[in-house]
Amino acid sequence: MDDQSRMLQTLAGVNLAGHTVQGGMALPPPHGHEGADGDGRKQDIGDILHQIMTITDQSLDEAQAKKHALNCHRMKPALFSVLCEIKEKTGLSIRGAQEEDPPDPQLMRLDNMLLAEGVSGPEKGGGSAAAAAAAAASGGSSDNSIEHSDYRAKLTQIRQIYHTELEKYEQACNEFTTHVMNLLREQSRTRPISPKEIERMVGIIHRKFSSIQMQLKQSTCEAVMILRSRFLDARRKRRNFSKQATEILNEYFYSHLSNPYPSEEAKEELAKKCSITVSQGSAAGQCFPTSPKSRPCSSGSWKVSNWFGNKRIRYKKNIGKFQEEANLYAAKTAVTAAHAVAAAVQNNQTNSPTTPNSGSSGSFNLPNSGDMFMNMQSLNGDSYQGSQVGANVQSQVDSLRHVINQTGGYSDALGGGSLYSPHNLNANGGWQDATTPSSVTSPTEGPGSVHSDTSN
DNA sequence: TGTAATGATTGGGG
DNA sequence: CCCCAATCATTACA
Repeated sequence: MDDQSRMLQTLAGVNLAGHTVQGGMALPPPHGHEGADGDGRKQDIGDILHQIMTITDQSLDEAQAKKHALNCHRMKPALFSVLCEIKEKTGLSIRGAQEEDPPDPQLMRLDNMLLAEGVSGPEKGGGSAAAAAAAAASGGSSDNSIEHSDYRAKLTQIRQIYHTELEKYEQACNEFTTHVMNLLREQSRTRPISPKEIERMVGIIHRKFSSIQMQLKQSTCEAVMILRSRFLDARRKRRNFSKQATEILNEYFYSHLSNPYPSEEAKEELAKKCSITVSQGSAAGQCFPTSPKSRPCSSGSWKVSNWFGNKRIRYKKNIGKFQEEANLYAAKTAVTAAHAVAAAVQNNQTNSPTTPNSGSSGSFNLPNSGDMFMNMQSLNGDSYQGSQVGANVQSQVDSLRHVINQTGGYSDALGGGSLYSPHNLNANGGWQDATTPSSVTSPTEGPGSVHSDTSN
């Protein structure tokens, strides 16, 4: 290849620079002569030109013969030098030489992705990163390894196909380049070809082939994505959350019953607490590519959203059914809250006389007293009309005690449906806005919104 | 094996 | 974009 191009360069270079062609047979330029001889030469040139123009219409053998004849024609060197002159004047040989194509961003994307998926990277990786991440997703369940190896096998297959195809393309590209260079070399006998032209031609060929390669890469990427989505689809098989996770979620739900809409941060935190990530416990940080709605990546917060969505709707639909659960979690929260209150009281007594009434302020981790009251209302049917905003520590302690007492014998109180009309739900069936933005959960409330005291 | 529970998806609405 | 409501699909359990 190198030798070839060098050879071509010298060939073309000599042709261009010196007008010295094929054994120094350069003829004087045609325009230098006139008279009787002139007409004959004109005739000659016209003849040659005609032959050149029609050469492509002929059969290969015929053309070869013609070519040979042309090459041996006495006018050929003269024509050649004329062509050289023309070329020099028009600057054709330089044109386009400086075309430097910048790296295609799309190609880079594809390359990166193939690398990330382990298709184009080092052999050993083999997509294990992606597969392992996805595998870790299902928390090491038994069927996991099967899926995992299946995924790996398929990925290896894709990888192999990709590499053989790539090799094929490269080989074809090289072959074609050589072929074109041979052609050019051949042509350089009849017309001046500069090294830059050859370079340019090679560049064009490479660009063409790399665009084909890009298609290959693209389809490989697609294949990987399909495989991946199927793989994830398979592990999207529903798995119930762990008991602990459900507990945490329930605690949050029932303690925020007046406004059970956790903020994005709260969801994230809940997901973290519950070890819920995509695919339940994965650290993969992947999105579901097949998910119709683009879910947030990198955590299972959207699973938390699902859970809350389901919970809200099911709670609303059948509050009675959930009452037991509500009581249970109310009591649970109450206990933890009581601890907090106790601590708060102590804190209050010993530290500062200021009233800690802002729910989420300072060290008073009183989880959503407002919600607690709501719960209590639904517990026993009577209503605590006391100001939720101004609830002081003592009243909370009382209320909590009340709740705890109630939870002992909830079952009788839970019969009638109307009795349990949700105080938190408005006439339209929706959750009414929190009446006390400061005490009731607001989406933007502080870090205390997710109970740090929930058992986990 | 039937059924309830439950996580996920979908389509529509604001 | 988030939520609701309905529904699907899978899992848990009697």
